Amino acid sequence: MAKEVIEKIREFNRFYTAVIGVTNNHILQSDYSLTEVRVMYEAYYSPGITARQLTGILQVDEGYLSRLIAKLVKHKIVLKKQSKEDKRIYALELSEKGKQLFSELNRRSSEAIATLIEHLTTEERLELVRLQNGIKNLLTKK
Amino acid sequence: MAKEVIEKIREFNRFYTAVIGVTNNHILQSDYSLTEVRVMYEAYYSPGITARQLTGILQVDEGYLSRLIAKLVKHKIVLKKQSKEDKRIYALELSEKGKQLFSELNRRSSEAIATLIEHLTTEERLELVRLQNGIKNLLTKK
DNA sequence: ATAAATACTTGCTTTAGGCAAGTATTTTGA
DNA sequence: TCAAAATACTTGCCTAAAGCAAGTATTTAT
Repeated sequence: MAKEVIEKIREFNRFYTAVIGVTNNHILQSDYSLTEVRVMYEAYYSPGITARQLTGILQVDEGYLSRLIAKLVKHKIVLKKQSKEDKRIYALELSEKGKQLFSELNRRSSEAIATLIEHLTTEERLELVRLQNGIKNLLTKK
Repeated sequence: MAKEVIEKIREFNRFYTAVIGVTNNHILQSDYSLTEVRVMYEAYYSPGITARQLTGILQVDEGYLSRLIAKLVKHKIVLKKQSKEDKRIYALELSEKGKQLFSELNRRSSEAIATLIEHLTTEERLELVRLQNGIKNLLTKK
């Protein structure tokens, strides 16, 4: 396997780790951890999702997740409804307050990205997206 | 600011966060934390670096870093030499053992990347690197 | 010569997150 | 059909990561 190719990919990964760090900074300034925000994200885009499914997606311990969800429920950010068909299962979704918080976090994240690309022309921004899509296509192909 | 562009960049960031997670997995299987390995990285590529400089680069608390360095010194991975000109300062570098460990971690990281791109042709791999360089150039320009 | 600044250390605390045992419920197989 | 196994979640206990703030030693500036 070509050694320089791997080394260059690793270098890009280091570079992009820093980029992601900057754009994730808004979360560190909220009262919630990255994992908690990821739960909000999933609850927002997949309302009705269960703790079980989340452990698979987020790759975190179910005990930890249970407590984490309990916290979000206590803060009235997440709603937890017991399933009628299977009482072991709880459907999760964002409350109105949760949706507001989530959109505020999104707004701040977008701001961080806007800052990142503020010095680029419209053409360059489109080029950036094009390059990113190319990477995603290569790495998810097959 | 074009909303879809930002949304697409955020989507790519989520995607690439997962990619980096997979390729960083090798570190989680070592006896050292991500931050500890980052210290090794800096000590390897910038021998003589100080704790002070590292707090800036790694963005971690200086107290935490102090203990972390003490651990690496205790494990004989990092060497710490007090500066003669300014006794408050200590120059850090990797010991032979540290270099060996670091190269072992590098080897495993490379393996993870190799797996990531194993189904790509040589052409596609070069294309991937080209795309990544394009992104880096755009985001660091000016 | 002393006050302020700098580099690092140390005590204390919080938070993230894992492991394993426990409870309630549902599914399965003799 | 009903006991055993499986599933979904909870809880107690623990460790590691990391921050904050006060402390020490040294250097720099007034």
